[in-house]
Amino acid sequence: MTNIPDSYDPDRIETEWQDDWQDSDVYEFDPSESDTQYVVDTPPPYPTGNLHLGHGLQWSYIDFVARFHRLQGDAVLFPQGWDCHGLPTEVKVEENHDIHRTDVSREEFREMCVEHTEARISEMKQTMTELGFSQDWSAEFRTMDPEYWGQTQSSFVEMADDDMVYRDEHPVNWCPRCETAIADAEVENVDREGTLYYVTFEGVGNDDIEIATTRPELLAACVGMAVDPDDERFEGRVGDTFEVPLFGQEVELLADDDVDPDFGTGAVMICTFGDKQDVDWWAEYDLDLRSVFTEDGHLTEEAGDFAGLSIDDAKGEIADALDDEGYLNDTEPTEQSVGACWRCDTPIEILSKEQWFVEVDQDLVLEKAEEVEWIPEHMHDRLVDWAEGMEWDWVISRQRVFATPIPAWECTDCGHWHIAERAETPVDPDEEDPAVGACPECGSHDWRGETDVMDTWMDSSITPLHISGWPEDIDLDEFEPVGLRPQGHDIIRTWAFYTLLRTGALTDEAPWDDILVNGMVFGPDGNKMSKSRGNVVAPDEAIEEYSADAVRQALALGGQPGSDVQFQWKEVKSASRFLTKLWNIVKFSGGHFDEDTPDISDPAYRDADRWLLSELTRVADEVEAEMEAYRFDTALRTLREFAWEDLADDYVELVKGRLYNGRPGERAAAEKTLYTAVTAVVRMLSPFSPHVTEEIWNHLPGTEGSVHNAAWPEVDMFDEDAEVAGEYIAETASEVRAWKSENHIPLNEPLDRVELYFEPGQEAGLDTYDLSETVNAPIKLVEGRPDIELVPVEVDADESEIGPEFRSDAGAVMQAVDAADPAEIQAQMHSGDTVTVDAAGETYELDADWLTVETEYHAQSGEEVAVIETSFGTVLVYE
RNA sequence: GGGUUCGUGGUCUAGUUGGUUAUGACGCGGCCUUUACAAGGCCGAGGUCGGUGGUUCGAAUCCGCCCGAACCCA
Repeated sequence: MTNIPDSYDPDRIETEWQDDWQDSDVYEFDPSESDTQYVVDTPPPYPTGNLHLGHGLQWSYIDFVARFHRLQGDAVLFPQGWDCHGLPTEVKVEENHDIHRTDVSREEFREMCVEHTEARISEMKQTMTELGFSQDWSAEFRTMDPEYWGQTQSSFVEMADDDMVYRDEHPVNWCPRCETAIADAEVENVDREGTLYYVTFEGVGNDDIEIATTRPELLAACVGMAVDPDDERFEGRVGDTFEVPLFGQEVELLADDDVDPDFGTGAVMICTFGDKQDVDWWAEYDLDLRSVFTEDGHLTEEAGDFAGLSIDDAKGEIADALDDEGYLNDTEPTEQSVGACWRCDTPIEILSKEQWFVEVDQDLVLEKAEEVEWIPEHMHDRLVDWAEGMEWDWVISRQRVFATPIPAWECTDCGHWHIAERAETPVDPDEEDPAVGACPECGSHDWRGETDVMDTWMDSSITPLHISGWPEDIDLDEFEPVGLRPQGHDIIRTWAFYTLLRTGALTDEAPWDDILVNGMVFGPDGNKMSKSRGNVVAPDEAIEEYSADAVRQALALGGQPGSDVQFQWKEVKSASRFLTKLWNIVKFSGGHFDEDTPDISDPAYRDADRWLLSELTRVADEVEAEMEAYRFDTALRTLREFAWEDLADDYVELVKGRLYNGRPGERAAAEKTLYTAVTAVVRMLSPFSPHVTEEIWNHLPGTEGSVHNAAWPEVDMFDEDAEVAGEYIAETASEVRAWKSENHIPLNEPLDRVELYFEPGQEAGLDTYDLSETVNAPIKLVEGRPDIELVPVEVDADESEIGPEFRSDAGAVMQAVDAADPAEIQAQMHSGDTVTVDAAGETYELDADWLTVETEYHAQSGEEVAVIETSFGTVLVYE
């Protein structure tokens, strides 16, 4: 007997075990415990304080994998990091303290950010705990800690040593609100309604020209204009000179294939810079540089009378001025796509600035991406598309505060830039002078520390190195790919791309063996969760309503990894029901276990036992393969079906008689079988529902320690004959049960007898003991056909045999079989191995095995017998 | 505009080397207390597998086109 509580109480179980795990080392990574290691490159989330269901899905996948690998005997490292740096925190801190970041010292501001971040991290950790995730918290890391950002600096130094990091002036994407450079990956294109202005440029010694532009505020930056070389409207005009209205500079007309002749008038102005196309033309035709925007989004002195206006205001004022002066011919609304800062949605500008860059080696990234197994495979294409489309190097400097300082100093005497030595890191060059002392170029000691900081992706793109123990435990050339990177598909172009780039550049290895890309979680209405839609479901809400164990199952079943998952309450509910069922299975089984059950050896198994154990063997193999292929949905579905249908509905019902009334040997066989099945199911389910399985495990005899440190079940009892026999027994029991139910006969009502009729040679000495107990009737096995009138009504032909055999005649043969007299076919089948049919004058000979005759019972008067057709034959039930 | 993924009963979903009656869950209707479980059991209704054309003896499955959705990119 076990002392399992009567009812399943997830609230109690989940909190108790969460507390227990916190105080124990069940999830601690100990490489000495196993020859094989499995390391997860957990993505460090941004500490917003809100762990939503999208995280819930991604971390559930990780947790399934981590727990599965522990069961497989691997030493598993499931670390948890936090990607702390970045603008959103700076903005929040400014809001909360009602300050601007320049109101306090950089050091003070950083401290405010750290304090804020720590609070947000503990909020998210709380939800992670409630969802039952199995991180090894001793391996936690935070990118804002000096130990971590020191590593970011080290990686920067390494790459600078290899000339993969450089400082240069180059046009960069600039967010005027955040007042910082941003990378291509941080620019999003948003569609919006704009205005197209038709403006005349007066010719200088030649005719005027009309151009169309959406950005009159850039007129002051106009350094050229361009038309399509094949555009007949401008034939002979290339080389003409025009005066820019209002601003007076003279520009020349160029011809370039990239001009779209269908846009506007076919003539466009080239400005420094309206977009990337302008940058290309500017470089290609060696045009002037006229910078008309300031870093905070206003017009410079170059804009003359309009200097100081915001970009938005300038657009209107300049358009009005053009109109007043007679240059503006027309305006019309137009759809346009505008690059915007992905953090604040402000339209970006392109400014030419001195920045730090990381060289983008497309070939290297593509090569490393090729070495990684992408799940699902097509996500690889996204990375390839992005990598192949990269035009600019990665600008990594940001004009912000809360981030990893760029470890470099400029000599104020000679302008030499000195980069820190690895040994100096972590270092804040704003606070300290370089270890080198005198400037190697001019001997000066007058350094200016770099105040620019790094893109946060510089921090998060070295997580595989960090968790592998670089730089303390391993050198870069000792790095080997870690097992898994879980990743949302929305950040393939950033996180995955940068990590491939950096790990490839630093170690010449791919960062991971596998990358598992997860989809998004939508609200119950099928739309993206959003506050404005009111369809947000928070993890704790779902846990409170049902349980974490149920929520995790619902997420697993939402779809195969990679596809988006619609959160559905009904899935959580059905998972919760399954867990109750599991609880009851264990409660029933446990009533038949004692401390000796695990040690029962070589019991007298009957067909039903051998059948269940064979099914279990198959299920364990299948689930293992599915888990290895990251098919959590299939794995869980397989387990649920086995537990509910095979184990509970069929097996338990079959052996109740033996368990309650059987002789000791027969009882022991059922007990041992139940024990084997229950302990196996609990272990295989533990990755999905860790709390309830842990609770059950600890109530079962013969178990030691946590289920999460147990081993994957090793059952090797595959038995083909038993599978067949078991199917016969289980199907008959279930059919008789259904028949009783339909006829309002109590299930335990005794019957006169039940007869099973088999095709000749199929009976195979079926073991009827359990079946007899279950249906409460003597069982008779008969070879042959029942002595009642069974009328052949239809003949089914196996299309997969007929098709390949008769090819183009197959259709005619199938029709002939359908049209033939079933009784006649049956007669042929009984008299020989072949059947002959006629179709359209042709005679065809079919193998009798290809045909199945469907029969129906036709009632004869006076017989008190029910007939049940089964997959193997006919069952007669005598009341 | 380009690319990727997808479209299966009311809802969500399984099903890719083409093969007999298309899977399951939730919901819905009906029946039943059988010593683990009414948070259970049994039965039932409900699908022209987005549309269309093709390949094939045979298509949810392969191919073309169209419609619709989501995501990524320009």
